[in-house]
Amino acid sequence: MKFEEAKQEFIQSWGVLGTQWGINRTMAQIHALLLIAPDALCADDVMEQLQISRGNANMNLRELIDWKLVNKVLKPGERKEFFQAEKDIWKVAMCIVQERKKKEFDPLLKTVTDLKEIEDGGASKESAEFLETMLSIERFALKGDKALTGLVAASDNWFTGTLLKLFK
Amino acid sequence: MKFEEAKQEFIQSWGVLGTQWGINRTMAQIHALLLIAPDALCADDVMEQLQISRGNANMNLRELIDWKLVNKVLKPGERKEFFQAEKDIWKVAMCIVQERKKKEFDPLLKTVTDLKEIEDGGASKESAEFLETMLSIERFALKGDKALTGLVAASDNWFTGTLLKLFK
DNA sequence: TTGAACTTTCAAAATTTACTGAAAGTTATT
DNA sequence: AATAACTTTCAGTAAATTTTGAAAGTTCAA
Repeated sequence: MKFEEAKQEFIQSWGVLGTQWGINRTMAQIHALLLIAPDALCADDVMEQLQISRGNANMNLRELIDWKLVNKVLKPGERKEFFQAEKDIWKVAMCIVQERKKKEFDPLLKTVTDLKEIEDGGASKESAEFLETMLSIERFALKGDKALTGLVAASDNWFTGTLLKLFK
Repeated sequence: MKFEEAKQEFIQSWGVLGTQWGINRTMAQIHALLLIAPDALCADDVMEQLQISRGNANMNLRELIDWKLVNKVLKPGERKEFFQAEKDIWKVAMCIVQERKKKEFDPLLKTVTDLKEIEDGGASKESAEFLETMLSIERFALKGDKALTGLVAASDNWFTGTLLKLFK
């Protein structure tokens, strides 16, 4: 297999993985492109390599920056912006975990907690089962919350070499 | 808040969570409906409560059964099928983890492993960086694979009360 | 073997989501 | 202040996904 083929296949696969997880295909493809780029790329590089419009490239690059998966790099003497991906896959995973927890998991936990406050507090068979479900989701979510928070904290500490702080 | 409102909001929220994770909104809503149902529901119940067509209900119920999140129940004396969700949230989570690992994570690992076999084995700066990326994704994925497999095995053993088997 | 009760399939329609490209906005340079 | 280099926005369009509903398929009882 030639390098170019492999590159295209990786970008393709990363894009498919993205869509399967509710992430815009193009955003995932740009991420793939930057992950394997030895040097930071500019918007035109991304547009050309993925054959996408300026607007599309710009929007998805911003989104990747929001997720902290990509950094803006300014080269001395150059007007335009360059983009560089976080290359450490473990850090990438932690970014994604944190982001999704914040955007999707936390709101769900809040909703479920609120939904326990129904007027008829389990008087009917239906509302009793409902409360039961809300409670078990809440219990599970709280454990998950702690586990993820702990995981992210442990990783951060591992990276900064300050694992000891955890035991203070 | 009235029970009916809370019920609708839960179904709604579970549906949104689904779409955010690349799962069909209706499939997630049916799942929500069954999670809070005290008794198994039939296709017509689902159609009526969610205001969806028979085809849609049928397809998404099959999909939920594929995922092992829902079981078909046959009531004596009744021709039609009833559907019942797995209620234990931990089991639900493990089902989803297993399913997604199998459908999305494993294929990616295979792809990435294959993509290391490029003709020019890192001769250019570009292909060297590419190989580096493939390797680090592979290393990460293998660890993730082990962690998830272990997690699922531990859960299964916890449920069947045979935790000891792990140490044989 | 007929028909009633129910399930499955799938082409076409509806809906949702993503993309384009041109215009407006910004920033730096002369 | 005018221009050049670049980025952002967003209305309109295109593409992908989801849904419908009617026809075909299945199963069982009489």
